[in-house]
Amino acid sequence: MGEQLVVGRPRDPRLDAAIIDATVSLLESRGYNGLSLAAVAERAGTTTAAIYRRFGSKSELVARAVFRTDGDDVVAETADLAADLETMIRWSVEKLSRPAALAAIAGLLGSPKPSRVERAADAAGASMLVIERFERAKERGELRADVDSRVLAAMIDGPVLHAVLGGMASPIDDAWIAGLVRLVLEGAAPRTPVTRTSASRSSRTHTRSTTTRSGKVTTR
Amino acid sequence: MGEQLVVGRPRDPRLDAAIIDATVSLLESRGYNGLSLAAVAERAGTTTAAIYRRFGSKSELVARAVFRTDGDDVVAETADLAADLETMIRWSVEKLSRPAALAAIAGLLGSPKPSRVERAADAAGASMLVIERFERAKERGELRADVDSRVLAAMIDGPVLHAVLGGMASPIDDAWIAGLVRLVLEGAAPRTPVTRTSASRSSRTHTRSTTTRSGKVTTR
DNA sequence: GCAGTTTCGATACGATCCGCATCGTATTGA
DNA sequence: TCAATACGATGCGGATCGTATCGAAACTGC
Repeated sequence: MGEQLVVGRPRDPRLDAAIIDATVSLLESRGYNGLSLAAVAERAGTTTAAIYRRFGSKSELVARAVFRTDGDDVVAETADLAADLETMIRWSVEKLSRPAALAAIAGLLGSPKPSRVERAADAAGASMLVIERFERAKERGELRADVDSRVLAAMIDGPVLHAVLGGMASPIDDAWIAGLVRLVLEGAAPRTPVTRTSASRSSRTHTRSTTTRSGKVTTR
Repeated sequence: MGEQLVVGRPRDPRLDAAIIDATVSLLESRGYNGLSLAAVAERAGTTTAAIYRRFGSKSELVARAVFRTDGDDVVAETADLAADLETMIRWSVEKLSRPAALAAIAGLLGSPKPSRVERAADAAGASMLVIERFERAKERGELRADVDSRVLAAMIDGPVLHAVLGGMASPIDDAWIAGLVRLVLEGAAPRTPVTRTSASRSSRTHTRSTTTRSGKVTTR
């Protein structure tokens, strides 16, 4: 892709870094809509012309500044599938929790460029990497073979996205991540043949079966 | 709240509706950033002044126009937990799949109003309703009691959000929804506890680039 | 050294948009 | 009648995006 020409004055690498840094910084403090390229240029010690030589538009600048996955994606692959998933989730959370990432997602969603949005979501959640890991786990029999890896990956990235966008109502800590992984791997239904404790059978099975068809609820 | 005064000329209700309709329509076709109040006014057959008499800002207009479904939230509650979840998911997908909803979420995320963001996310995913349903299911023993309902709800809303934001790369149909519910309830691990055949194979870690531990990435 | 090409800083410009302020007119309740 | 408000029309200040221009600087290939 973007192969640079070798003639002419080369671009100042320090400007590249300064523009990126200024973008991220201002994105955190002012949000996407409040981010002006003039401010970015001023903080980076240059002008908007230099920015437009590098990025075609504001949304592209923001996308590249925030979701620069320059190979720091990680596929954890040890013998412990759960631990690997936790590692990848923790990495995604770290990446998405940055305020700049939130602002970027918001801005990219607002611009009529669905392709960019998809790239951002993929980069943010690293769906492909998770899918890869799942496929290998299935090969080894650590996962049921009949589950859709894409649905599975959505179950990893989705909750993270949901929790991050939800304004951290419930904090994402190691316990949250462990619970998520455990749910994904084990499911939420009771273990049928399980021993566990004396809760084996029917302490109260159908005491309160309301069975109403569907309820209307007025929120707020 | 906003009680109208009873003196003076009343506002034209048809303008209210026209402004809302024009906002939703333009939001779908142009996105949040591309939405101009002048265009809304023109399509509604009025001017921006009439809009600003009703809504304090663009974001408020968008929020009220899109999330005006006050009370059509549904809690499906039959004897079939899986079917209920599928119903609620289908409803959330329907709600979120409207381009206007995406654009609105984007705009609200872009403005520095965290309260609005939370409200939007709640309205979109209907987390509270799902949590309620889960709590009742736990009471009846249909779910393990030791799972966190909030994590569980995030596993429902999250993938939906992820799939919708991902630009419909994988279409959300009934099969997708059924697979999601099945995974949540049953988990992904094989039913029979594990052969653990060649577990110790390959405890390496795939990474690209540098150490990734608290990763500062020094690329480029 | 020289030509060609590109980036640099600086500045300016057109188009657009938000939000607000008029102005004269129309419509209500008191 | 009178006060208060909404209405359409119009305009404006401030800010923004994206582009264009200009002379100077920096680099490559010859």
